[in-house]
Amino acid sequence: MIPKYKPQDIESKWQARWEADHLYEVSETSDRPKWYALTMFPYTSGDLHMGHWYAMAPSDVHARFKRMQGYNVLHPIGFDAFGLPAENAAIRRGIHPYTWTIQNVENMRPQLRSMGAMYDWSREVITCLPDYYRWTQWFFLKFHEAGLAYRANAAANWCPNCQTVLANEQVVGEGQCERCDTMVSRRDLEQWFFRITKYADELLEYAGVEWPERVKLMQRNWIGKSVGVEISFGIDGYGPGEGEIRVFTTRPDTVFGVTFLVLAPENPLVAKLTTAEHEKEVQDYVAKARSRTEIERLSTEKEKTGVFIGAYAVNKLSGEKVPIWIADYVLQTYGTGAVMGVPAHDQRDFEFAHDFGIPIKVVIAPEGWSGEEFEEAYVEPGTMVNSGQFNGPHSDQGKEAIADFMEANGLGGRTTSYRLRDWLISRQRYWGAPIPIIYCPDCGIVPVPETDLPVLLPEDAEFRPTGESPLTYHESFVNTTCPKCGGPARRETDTMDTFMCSNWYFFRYTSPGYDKGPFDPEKLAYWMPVDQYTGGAEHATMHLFYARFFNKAIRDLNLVSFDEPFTRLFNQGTIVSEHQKMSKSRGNVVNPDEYVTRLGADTVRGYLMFIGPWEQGGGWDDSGINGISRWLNRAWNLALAEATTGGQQRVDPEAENQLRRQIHKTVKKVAEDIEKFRFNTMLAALMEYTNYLTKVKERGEVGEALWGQAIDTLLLLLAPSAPHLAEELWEKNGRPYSIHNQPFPTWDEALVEEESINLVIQVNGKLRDRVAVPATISEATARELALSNKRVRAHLDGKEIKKVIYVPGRLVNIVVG
RNA sequence: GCCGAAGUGGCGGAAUAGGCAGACGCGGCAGUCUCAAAAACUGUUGGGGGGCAACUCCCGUGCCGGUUCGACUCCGGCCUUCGGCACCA
Repeated sequence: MIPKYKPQDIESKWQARWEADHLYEVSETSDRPKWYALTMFPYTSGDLHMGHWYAMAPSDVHARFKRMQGYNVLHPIGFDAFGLPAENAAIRRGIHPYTWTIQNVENMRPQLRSMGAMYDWSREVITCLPDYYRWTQWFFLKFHEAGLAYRANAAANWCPNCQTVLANEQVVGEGQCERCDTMVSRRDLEQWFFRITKYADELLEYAGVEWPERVKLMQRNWIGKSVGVEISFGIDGYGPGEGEIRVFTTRPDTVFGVTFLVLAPENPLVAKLTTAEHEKEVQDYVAKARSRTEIERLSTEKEKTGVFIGAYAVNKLSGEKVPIWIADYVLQTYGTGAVMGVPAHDQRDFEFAHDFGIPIKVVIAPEGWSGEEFEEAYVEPGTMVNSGQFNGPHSDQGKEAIADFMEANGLGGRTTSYRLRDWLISRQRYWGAPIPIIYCPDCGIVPVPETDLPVLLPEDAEFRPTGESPLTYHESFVNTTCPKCGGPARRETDTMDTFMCSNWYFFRYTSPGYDKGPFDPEKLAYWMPVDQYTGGAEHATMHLFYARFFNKAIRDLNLVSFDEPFTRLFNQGTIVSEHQKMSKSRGNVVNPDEYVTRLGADTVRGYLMFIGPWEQGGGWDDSGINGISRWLNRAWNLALAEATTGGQQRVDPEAENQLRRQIHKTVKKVAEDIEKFRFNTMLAALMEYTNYLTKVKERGEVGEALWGQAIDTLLLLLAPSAPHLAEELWEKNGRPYSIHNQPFPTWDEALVEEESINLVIQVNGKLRDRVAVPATISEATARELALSNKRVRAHLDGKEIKKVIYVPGRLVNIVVG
C-alpha cells in the first residue's frame, strides 16, 4: 500500500531538518567553484504575497540547480526596510515605523521559510538597523570626500495645506495631495546630489556582462547621450559680454532656420529678460508650468502652450532677430534649459510655430523641392538652402561646416548632452538613513567623522507632517557640536533615498557581521561579482542603474576591483492582479499561505513556474493550480510503485532502448530549460516524462535496474522545483540523504538524437502528408518518396512541377504551377 | 506622450538561424469505479463542410499590406494590453 502524498506532513519536517543540518550555509573554504545567486530582496511592506513568491521561487530553483551542478552556491536573503510605506503606516495607525517594519520582518520570515528555498539565513541583512545603515552613511562620507556628493537647489512636491513635502506617489489625480486633496505646488529646497553623470559614458558600456538587450537599451535611453553643438545667441539690447542664451542642438545645420527661441519656465534668464508689459502673463504661466508633472509637460499629444516674454534674441550667424518665448515642454534639467525653434525641420517646433503664428523658414531642401510650403516638418537630411555662406552642400556636411565655423569664431562648440541627471538623494523624511553632515556657522559643511558613525535615527522623533523634515524638530538630534571647531552646530535633517540602501546590500551578504568596514575585503573578493541576479522587470532603469553607478564609484575609491556588480541578469515579469502590479498599496495582493496550507509549497512553486514564461509575468488566476497538484501526486505514486516487471514479465529490449532515450532527452531538456529560466517548458517536459513512465509501468516491459534509474532521474530532475517531495521520495526509496547534495544528471548526446523522423511532404507549402523515415534518409530517397506519395499525387494531377525544395531531416515541398 | 515588452483554441500557454500551428496543463464532454456524489483513472476536445466508414477538404496565430516555394516567426503601417518615466520600492 502506497502512503498518500501529504505535503503538510513532509514540508515543515524537511525545512526543519535542512536548517538544523545547516545544509544551505556556505563558506569561502569550499573547493567547488563559487556561484553567487542573488534575488532582489523584498521590501518590508507587509505580508509576503504571490508577487514575492513569483520572484523568489523560480530563482531558488535556478540556485538549487547550480548547487546540484557542483557549485558552491551563496543564495542569501534580507530585507529592504527603510522608506515611505513604513512612515505612512506610522502616520495612519499610530505605530512607530520601526515597530511596523520589524513586525513585517517577523511575519515575512516564516512565510519565506515555508517556501522551502535554500536561503543561507545566517547572512540575513536588514537595511534599517544601525549596524547596516552605519555603512550606508560611511559610503556617503566616502562619496563626499571624493567630490561625488554636492548640494544644490531642487524642487520638491509641496502640499501647502499639510505643510509637507510629498513623494510623487502621494500626488494623485490632477496633482492633488493624497491626504487633503489640496493642489500640490513645487518648492525649491537645498538638497544633496550624487554626481552620477560623471559615469554616464561608462554606464553605457556593459563590459563582460550578460544582460538582456532590452534592459541595456532602456538604460541607454535613460542616459540619453546625444552629441551636438551648444550655440550662443545674443540678446537684443545687450552688448557682447553682457548676456547670451546658450542652446543645445543636434542640428546645427538648421541654425539659419531659427525663427524663435524657447526658454524653460524655470530658466533664470526669464526674470531678467521679461519686459514689463508681459510680466503678469509670464508669471502666471511659470506658476502653472511648475504645477505640472514632467510627463504632462513632455506629452506631444496635448496642445502646445507658451507665452512671448517681450524680448528678442540675435542669431549671431544670420544676424536675424527672433522672439523669445517660454514653454513648458522645455525642461531646465536637460541641455541648457533653452532650445532654438526651427519649425521647418522639427515637428514640435512646427506645431508651436503654427499655433502661435511664427514664421517657418526652410533651410534644408528635400530632393526636388521647388519652394512650396511644408505640410509638416521635414526632419530628414537634404541640401543646405537659405543659409548664407553655407548654401549648397548636403546637410551632413553643412552640419560639420557650421560647427567648425562656430568653434573658430567663438559662437559655440561641439558638446555632448545627456538626458541623465545627477541623482537627488535627499528625502525630507524620517524613515531613512540620516545624512551624516553637520552645518557649522563658522566651518560650514562638515562631514561627521567616521568614528562617530552611525548617526543614529532618534526613536522619539515627530514623524507626522509638520512642514519640515521630521528630524528638524528633534532638538537633541539637531543640536550638536562641530567636529572641527567644537562650537555649536546643526545636523543635516534629511535622510537618504532608500535606493542608496539597496545599492550595496549584496556586498554586505558576503560578510554580514563584519564591523571594520562595510564588508570583509577577502570574503567580498571570493563571492563578488554576483553571478546571477534576478528580480522584477520594473527595476530595469532605477535600482539596476544606481547599483551599477555605486559599484563604479566605489571601484574608483579602491574598495572593489571589478567594474560591474552583476555578471548575469534576468528580469522576470510582473504578476498582476486586477490588471495591476500586485502591491500592498494597491490592495490587490494574493496571499500564498492558504495555497501552501491546502496544496503545499511544492505545488505553489510549480504552479508559479508553469503559468507562463517567467520573463513575461501574467495575471494571477488559480484555476490551473490543481493540475500541478495532481501531477506531483502522480509522480509520488509512480516513484513508490513496485518495480514494473517483478521478475516475471518479459523485458523488451526495444522498450528499454526507448526509455533510455526518453531519460536522456528529458535530462537535456530540463537542464537547458532551467539554465535559461524557461521553467514552464521544463515542467511540461517533466510532465511528459511522468506520463511516459506511467505507460511504461502499465506495459511492464522494462527491467528493475532501468526502472530504478528512471525513477532516480525523475526525483533528481524534480529536486530543484519540488525540493520537499523529491527529498521525501529519495529517502523512502532508500537513497542517501540529501538529494540536494546529489549531482544533477547528465545526458549522452548520442542517446538524445532521434532515430527516425517524420518527413513532412508539402505541395505549394501546404501540408499533404507525413511519412516516418530513418533520420539518415538521403535527399534522393526523400524526393522520390514525396513524388510517389499517394496523397501528393492527388494534388499534382496534371500540373507542371516547377521545383522541389528539400530541407534535410524536415520536409519536401513540391512547387507546381 | 516618451522608453521597453507582449498579443496564438473557452482559459494559461507551446512551436521562431522562416519549414507539421495548438506540446504541457486548466476547463468542457463521454466513460470506469460508486447506492450516490466527490476524488482518482481512461478516452476525447481550434472552427466549419463532406462521407455509412477507414477518411477527406476549406478556414485559422490582434488588424491592414509586403517579401518568400513556404510567415505565429522577417519588413512597413496601425490597434490593444502590461512595466518604467527620476520622491513607491
